[in-house]
Amino acid sequence: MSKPSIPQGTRDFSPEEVRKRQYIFNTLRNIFETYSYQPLETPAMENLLTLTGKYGEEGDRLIFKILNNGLHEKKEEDKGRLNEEWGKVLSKAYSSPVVTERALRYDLTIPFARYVVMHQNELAFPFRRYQMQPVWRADRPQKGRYREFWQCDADVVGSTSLINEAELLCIYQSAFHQLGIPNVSVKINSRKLLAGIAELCGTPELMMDITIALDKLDKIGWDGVAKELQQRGINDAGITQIQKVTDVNGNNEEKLMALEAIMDSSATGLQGIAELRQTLAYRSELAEEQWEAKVEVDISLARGLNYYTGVIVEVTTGAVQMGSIGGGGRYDDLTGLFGLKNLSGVGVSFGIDRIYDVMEELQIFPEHLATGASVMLVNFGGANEQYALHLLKALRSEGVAAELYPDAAKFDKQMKYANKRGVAYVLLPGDEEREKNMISVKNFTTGKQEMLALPECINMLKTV
RNA sequence: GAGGCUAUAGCUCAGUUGGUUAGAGCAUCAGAUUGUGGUUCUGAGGGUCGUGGGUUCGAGACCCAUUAGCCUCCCCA
Repeated sequence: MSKPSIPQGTRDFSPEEVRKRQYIFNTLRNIFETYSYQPLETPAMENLLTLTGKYGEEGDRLIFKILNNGLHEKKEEDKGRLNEEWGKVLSKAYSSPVVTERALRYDLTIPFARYVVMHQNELAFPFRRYQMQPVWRADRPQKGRYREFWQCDADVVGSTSLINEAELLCIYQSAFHQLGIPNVSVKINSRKLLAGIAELCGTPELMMDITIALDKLDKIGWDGVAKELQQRGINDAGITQIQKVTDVNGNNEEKLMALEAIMDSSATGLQGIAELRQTLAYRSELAEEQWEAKVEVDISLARGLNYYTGVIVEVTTGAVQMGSIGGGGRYDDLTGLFGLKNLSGVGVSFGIDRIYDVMEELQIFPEHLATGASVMLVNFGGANEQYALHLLKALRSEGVAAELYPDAAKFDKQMKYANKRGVAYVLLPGDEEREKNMISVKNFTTGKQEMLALPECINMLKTV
């Protein structure tokens, strides 16, 4: 028999880990609800055609495809076709509906767009939804990168107002404030600004190449970026222009003013700057004083997903070596891919697995998550077991989480179980207690024990 | 798709230039202790040394292949 294992890039979550994860989910859910977003869930699998072509070439490669069922039952006349397509699938990155009609969800945004198009007549626009579900990517796992991970998204579709962008920035700030993650930076940029840069270089068609190179600025430095720009076909004059842009510094308004001067000749670029300025103005109306997360304009922020068209954001923390822990942006024509035109959307995503890893590394989960306040009743058997069951029922009906050791095992075995289980109180319903109609309560943290009347005991446990 | 590191008990890992019967800690089980857990003490069980081949009188160790995991680049949450 082989050792049991789980697929690469997936994880089991122990009770303690689940509690910590739920703490993050609950925090985010409360914020989403406070900002009046509505919950939505979509299937784990989508039709492959819904997903392909939405995430760029690299994205297509990373979609987890599901092998069609019933392939071996095909009619004779279909088998030739199947063999042909199967051969293609095996020989290169290729997918065919004949072999794979379905795929696992790659993110939450495209399924959301698909949902909006399918239910456009029932929805009240602007439609605000949040969604917390796992997604799958056939990527090579490494630190902070999993093949199955959860995203928590908030999107609003059907409104071009920059108030939406501002609210989403507030959601980020509020969330990382509540979770207590230090040194958080919400970087903000605009695809329109990037398009403006490409215009300045005289090569608007190379916008993607320019942004991909720019995105590496903090990793490989300006010299590296310049080299990459050259390789991607930007001329020297263009590279000089781009350097002027990356040299811009100061606070957000100073950066925007400097960029405005450089972008003077690009209407698109100027529009991007105006949008950023308005977004930041709305944000400062809505933001609370105590939120520490910085919101900063960063011209080198690119983001790979190719459906973004306006403001783009990405969240990082300097406290831990980790990729981005959130990202999002404006997509003007997302639903257009599914036939519904003129519907603009904007959204953000939280990478909760990375947030978990960051919080775990910094040890900033609240302590009460680990220590449950549960109660265990020792089982002394016979009439005492009856007595214990009666008390167990009374505790639960009062909302006290309690369990009875199910077997009349040796006393020290039951105590050892209670200790390992981490219960807060052990109740001892034995002969003496039963005869007096009382109960001995042992506080497992302090070791102190006292005998109480039943109502007194229940009241005491209700308040802990 | 490209590169690096690792694989020995349930877990974390020792194991000397290749040498007798492969060890430790933790965990598990039993006992000291049948109404008092955590600490302590005693004992027990548990291994095809990832898999296949090769070198050798002899391989956990050396060589080749293979599989899996971790990490880096690419890209991303």
